[in-house]
Amino acid sequence: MTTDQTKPAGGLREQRKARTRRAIQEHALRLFLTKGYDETTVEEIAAAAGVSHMTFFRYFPTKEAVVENDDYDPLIAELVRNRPAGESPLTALHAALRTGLDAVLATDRDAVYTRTRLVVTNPALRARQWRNTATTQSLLAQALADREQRPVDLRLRVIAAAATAALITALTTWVDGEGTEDLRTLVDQAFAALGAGPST
Amino acid sequence: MTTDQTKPAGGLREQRKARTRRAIQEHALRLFLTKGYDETTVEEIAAAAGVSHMTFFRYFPTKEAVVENDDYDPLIAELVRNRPAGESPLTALHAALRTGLDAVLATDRDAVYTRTRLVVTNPALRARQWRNTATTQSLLAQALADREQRPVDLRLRVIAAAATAALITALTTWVDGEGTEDLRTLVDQAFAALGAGPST
DNA sequence: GGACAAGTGTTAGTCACTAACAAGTGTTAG
DNA sequence: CTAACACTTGTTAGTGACTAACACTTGTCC
Repeated sequence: MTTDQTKPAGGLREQRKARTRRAIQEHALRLFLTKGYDETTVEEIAAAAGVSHMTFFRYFPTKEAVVENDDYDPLIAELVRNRPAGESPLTALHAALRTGLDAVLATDRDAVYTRTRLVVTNPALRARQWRNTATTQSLLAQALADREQRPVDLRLRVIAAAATAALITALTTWVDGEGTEDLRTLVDQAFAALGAGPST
Repeated sequence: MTTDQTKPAGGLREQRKARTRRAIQEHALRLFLTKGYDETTVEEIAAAAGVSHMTFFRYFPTKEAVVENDDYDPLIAELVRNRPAGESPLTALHAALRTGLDAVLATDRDAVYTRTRLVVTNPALRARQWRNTATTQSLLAQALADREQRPVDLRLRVIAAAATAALITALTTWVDGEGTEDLRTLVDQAFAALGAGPST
């Protein structure tokens, strides 16, 4: 499933749609970075991209959505499922996140940093991200459950939530340090703080 | 509690303000529960409380704010600071939360449940709550740091974030079970899942 | 080449939220 | 007791995110 080659092939219409979508997103990010998120109206973004504001909303459900990454969650969930059965849930999540992170940072580091900074510094975007976090946690808990072939329970949900919290804390620290620190090290430290548990 | 006799004494104006504020909040919650949050407009709430929509916003900065609890965070932070120095950060947070929770549940259980259900089931309110969570985490991390007389670092931030995540997971589970389960037990289980750390 | 469907713009509207000003009411000094 | 005042409120007008309805254009497919 997915890899939807069946219907929307390389038709002219599809090409235009993809181009429009990209144009909206690029102009939006450019404007957000120059003028600030709150100071940029959807109307401006639409105008810059050469479309009406209705078209904007046909491509993105909300103004916030234009900043979101998506697609990361399923990737991580798959990585989790493929971790060896011997690993503890937390270690499996850590390893999966590290693997995914390494791949992303290797290619898109600057883009990821810019976007993360936008989200971390803006309250509205932050809230939106947290909102999506609930979905991420469910996916991760389910992946953990699948891996152990048992149903999702409170324990797995808590571990997934804690791991997500650790990741976000690392990301926030990354942005606070203006990107000078190594994100992977920060993530490792964050998970170490979790793994140490109640010890000193 | 707090009977703030110092400044805003029993002036007629203060009484009216307090009454208006309570009226707005009560009508708002009533309408949210009967019609649903999204289906209730600020105008309706204001009308039900016998004020204009401007007055509503003078008492509450946003429509979401009318559901918030506030005041809990500082209380918990204080409880954390008072935990014995020998305890691990996570244990201190757990104990402090349990203490605060016991007090709140003893008096306001039903109100807390109703409000929590509202927040957990509505996306907009959920997002708002998560947004406030960032503040909570900072406060908790600071309280932990104060307790150990050292600066806030990544480790303490992660632990505070994880504890908050555990609490929210417990609250969500509570609502999912329609309040039949004991919240304090759920919180204990959630923290146990954290404390176990990477073990099986 | 023509019918159909998909994508878009225009217009008008709702709702959360804000700014400015005018009017009413509690407070307080004389 | 009353007049100046400070505070609270309502009204009006406006912005910006987001939606619904309809007409128009333009790929697509036979």
